[in-house]
This record gives sequence, C-alpha cells and structure tokens, in this order.
Amino acid sequence: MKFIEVEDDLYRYIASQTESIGESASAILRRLLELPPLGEIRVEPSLTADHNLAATVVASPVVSAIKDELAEIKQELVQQPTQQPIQQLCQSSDEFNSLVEHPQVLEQKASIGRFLMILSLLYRQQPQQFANVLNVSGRDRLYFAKDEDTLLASGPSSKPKQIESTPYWVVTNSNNGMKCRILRKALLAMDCSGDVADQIIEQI
Amino acid sequence: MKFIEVEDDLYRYIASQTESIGESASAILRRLLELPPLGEIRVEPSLTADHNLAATVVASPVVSAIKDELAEIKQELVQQPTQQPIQQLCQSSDEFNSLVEHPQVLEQKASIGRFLMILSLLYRQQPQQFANVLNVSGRDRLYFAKDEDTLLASGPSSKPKQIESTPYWVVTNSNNGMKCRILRKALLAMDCSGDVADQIIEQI
DNA sequence: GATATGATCGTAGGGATACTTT
DNA sequence: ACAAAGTATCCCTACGATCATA
Repeated sequence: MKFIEVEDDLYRYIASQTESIGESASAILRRLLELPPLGEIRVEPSLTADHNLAATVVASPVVSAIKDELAEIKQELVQQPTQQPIQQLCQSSDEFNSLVEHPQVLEQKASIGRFLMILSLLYRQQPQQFANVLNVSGRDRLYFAKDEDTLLASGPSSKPKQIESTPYWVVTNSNNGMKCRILRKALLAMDCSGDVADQIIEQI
Repeated sequence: MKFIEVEDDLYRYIASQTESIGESASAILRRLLELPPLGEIRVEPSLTADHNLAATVVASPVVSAIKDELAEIKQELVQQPTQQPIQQLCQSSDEFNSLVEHPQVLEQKASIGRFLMILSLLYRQQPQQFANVLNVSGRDRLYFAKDEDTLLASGPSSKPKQIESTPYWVVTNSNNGMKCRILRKALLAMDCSGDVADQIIEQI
C-alpha cells in the first residue's frame, strides 16, 4: 500500500465521488480512471493517459445518448446547482464485497484488529441491519451486545470490546478459528452470501 | 494537503502518467481526471454523472468536441476566488511539516508505532538525507544502523527493529521521553528546524 | 545534586492450547 | 466413544514505566 499527497480541494473532489459507503480511495480512483477493479495494472509507459482511456472505446451510437446526458447536466446547472442527489443505494452484495481486502483491515497487525475493523466497517455500511448481530451467540455466551456488562454477565472472561465508532460490543477472548465463526455468523445474519462471507473471514 | 492510500499497482499507474519531471501526484491526477490545474474545486454532487460520461467517451472527433464542452462545464463549476500564487516551495520544510498530524502516524495505537512510522515516512521523503541519522547515537549505544547486529553489538537489550520499507534499523527499548529525544536528534540531523521537530515529536 | 542514558521487569493484549459441552 | 463446537485458562510477546547507572 502506498500513499500519495493531494491538495485539499482535489481530496474533497475524490471523496465526493464515493459511490458506496466506506469505499476506499483506491476504489474511487480506479473507477474514475476507468482502471480494472482488482489485480495488477499493467503499466505501459509509452501510452498516454488518453490512450488508456480510449482503450475502453465505445461505439459512436452512444454519442447521442451522451449528448442527451449533457443537456440534462446543463439543465441541472441552470435549475438547482446545489440540489443534493438521492444517495444511490448500492446493493448489499457490493457493500459486503468492499470488505474483502479492505485497506483498513489489511493494515491491522493482529487478527483481533482485523476482526474489529471488519465489524466497524460493517456497521458503517449498514447501521440498522447491523442490529441482527445481536441474535448471534454461542452455547452459553452472548457474542454481541450494546453494552459491556451484558456480555460480561453471560461470560465473565469474554473480554468484551467496543466496536470502534459503533454502539456495539463484541466478545474478544477467542482463538482465530472462533473469530472466524463468530464473524461468519454475523455476516450471514446481515444477509451476506456464504461465499462472500468466506472471502471476508479469510482475512482474519 | 491530505493523504490518500492507494494500492501498489494503482500507485505505479499514476506515477507512470508523469509528464514532467518532479510532477506532483495532484498535478497528475488533475490531468487524468480533467480537472483544473489550480485552485478550489467546488464539489458539486449533483453532477457526479458527468465523470462517468467523460470516461466512456471515445477518442473520435465528434467526441472530443463533446469533451471540450464538458470541460467548459467543469470550468463553470470551478471557483477560483483568490488567484493564489503557485506554491512551489515544496522544499524540505514542507516535507517535515507533512509529518505533523500525519494520518498514518495518528492511526498507530502505541507510541512505538508512531515512532517507527514517522521514521518510515521520513525515509520515504528523503532517502538519501536519511543517512544522516546514522550519526545519531547515545552515550554508549548506537540508535540507528543498517542492520540488526550492529545495534545489538552496541546495546544488547536495545530491541532493534527495522524501520518499515527502509534498509535502516532503530533502537526500540526506551521510554517515551527517550523516543522523543532520539527522534528529535534524527530530525535535526536531517536539517529539520527545531520548531517543526518539536511539533513532530509531540505526536509520540 | 541534577541530568542523560541504559536496561530490567511489571503489565496488558493477544491468541494458542487445554478443557468442557453437545 | 468420537468429533466438533464452545469456553476460558494461561503462556508469550511487546510495550514502556521505572529503576539503575554514568
């Protein structure tokens, strides 16, 4: 992972292009630059940026559609330039997918950090759906709750921790296998597909 | 200035789009994204569609005309209230300043992490100047070296650690006060001003 | 003394292992 | 009896305050 310095207004511009909640800078830039979403970009120094963009060439019939869109844009400009667009709701599957190889997860040194970060991002993406995790529990221990004491009451040595930037707490004293099982249950409770859940817990 | 994280291949792609020597990431991105070179970009969420439009445009004469029109619209959206002079001062002082409240430093949980991250960023910014830190040492212990054994030889319990993404190692077994003193010496050795150095070590 | 430096060692977090239950 | 899942003890490491030394 690298980082690059950008001027403040450029930063805000990039941030404003976020299409799904919690989207990383890389994902946004890849979309804006029309680059492949994953894997190795083959750097071809002899080509200019325009060439690369032109690589995804579209046939001319599209042009008239583009013109129409242009007209719409102008219309909007004239009418209500400050109007907020309706937040485009993207499907859950995309949101779950964004948790695979998420930079904020990858940068955690320990598995407990990745575990907590994934949960935090999950909440950020779907705060209301996240409540479903309250139904996820073990044999005689709760795994999730909205306060520390509830968890301690059901399992005194569960080492509850608050999930950053959320009102939820989660059990922490477990090996990695158990972390995966807990996380998987939580993901399924939020209607994540089994396949994607498996990819996500792979990161633990 | 802000910092954004990008994946390695994306970073290389952006770097490969450099058109003039020493060009900043911002300048490259502005060109690639067809944004104005300077000043405040007014973020206009209702027009997010226009980028996708531009991205799907083909490299044909008709389309380039449309592109021009698009560029004009974008220009309209841009405010340049104060024609700021080009901030070409990107010299050392700026580079040191960027280490103050740096996001990658702030996200570290422990002081040792912040300590190591600052050093890592320092190296990234000035790899050759960084060699000066080899002159920074304690009474009878070395603080920096290019390998573990050299440090261990001068202080067997110094717990040397490699500074991430650099060929340098640094002593780790010290309290926070000592970490600050070591870091300050290192900064000064690299010609950082005392004031800025103080701000930087404040983060430890 | 007072200050700077070195390194021991107490503490807490993390998670493998061992134990328990189904 | 065996396997698999769940629980929690407890070992290990890292951090860094504190104590020892110059």
